[in-house]
Amino acid sequence: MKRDSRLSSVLHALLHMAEHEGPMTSDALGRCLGANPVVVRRTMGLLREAGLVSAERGHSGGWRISADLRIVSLRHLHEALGEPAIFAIGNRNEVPECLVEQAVNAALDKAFLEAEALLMERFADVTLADLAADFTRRHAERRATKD
Amino acid sequence: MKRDSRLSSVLHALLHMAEHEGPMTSDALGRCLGANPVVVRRTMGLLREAGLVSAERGHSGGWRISADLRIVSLRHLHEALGEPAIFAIGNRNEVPECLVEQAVNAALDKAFLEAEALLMERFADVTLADLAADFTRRHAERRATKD
DNA sequence: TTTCATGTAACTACATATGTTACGATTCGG
DNA sequence: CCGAATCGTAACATATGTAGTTACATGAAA
Ligand code: FES
Ligand code: FES
Repeated sequence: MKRDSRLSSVLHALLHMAEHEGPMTSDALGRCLGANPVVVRRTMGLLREAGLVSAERGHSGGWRISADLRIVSLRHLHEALGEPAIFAIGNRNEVPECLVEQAVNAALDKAFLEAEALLMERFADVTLADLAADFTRRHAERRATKD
Repeated sequence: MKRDSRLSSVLHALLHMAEHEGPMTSDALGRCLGANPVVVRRTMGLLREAGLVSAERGHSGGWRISADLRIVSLRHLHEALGEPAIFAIGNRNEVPECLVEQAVNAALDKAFLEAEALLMERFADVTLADLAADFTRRHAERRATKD
């Protein structure tokens, strides 16, 4: 099954934008991510609808972050992307007649809901500012290693 | 993304087998689950390789449970199925050069690993015997409601 | 007015799960 | 022993969802 990598993509894009002066074009972001510029527009468009970024058309246009990096969490981004399905595993039949299958579904659903709740908690805990700081730390580490 | 429903399927099948005298054929299980008998064989074959069920060919053959219901947990079944990918969301690039992407991946991986660990813990806690008991409870409840 | 950029629709390419067909191998009942 | 029942497995078909691509309209700046 092909995994949805949009959360990873927009995070990468947003952090590059945060480090960058002025707007970045879909083309530049696409080259950065190794993705198609139309796909970038498609995905960033969802963030725009959520008010997290803004786009300007025409000469020297592109994408800009329009939210506070300290506020925007992974959870906000996940929601902006439409809360895509998290799990690649699911029940065969969501509304079974059979009591056996109902018992199975109840057990699986319980476990998956708990895992999802934990994941959302962790997502809410991590902001773009946190990731930017982590990047800065890694950058300093690399320079220290090289010297 | 199309979700993998094999865990749900084998649980349903195993519980029906547990309630059933003698072996059950792939055909019978397929009718029960609403699945193709070849798919049943394909999936149950993985459980056979893990020693959880046995198959007999020929007249009055079929599938039998060959393990203790109190021992076999959801986790055992997940492992028997080859530990398929749990998440439908992933990193765009698993081995990135870019430090920004490394920081992003690290944060996402941490959250997903924690969620996966919790899920595996819950899976390990639920045995086939537990599910069979839950089925019995639901069965009694339905009869009580009908009376 | 030309060029650069987003916005969007429509189609293609690809991956993966499941379904289907076909046939061989094995076991049992008569 | 023969034939029906059943698993084992390969090969192919179908369905679904993500990402890529092409095409063109819209808008803004030089
Ligand atoms: S891809 Fe992150 S550096 Fe351009
Ligand atoms: S499908 Fe569970 S009762 Fe047959």
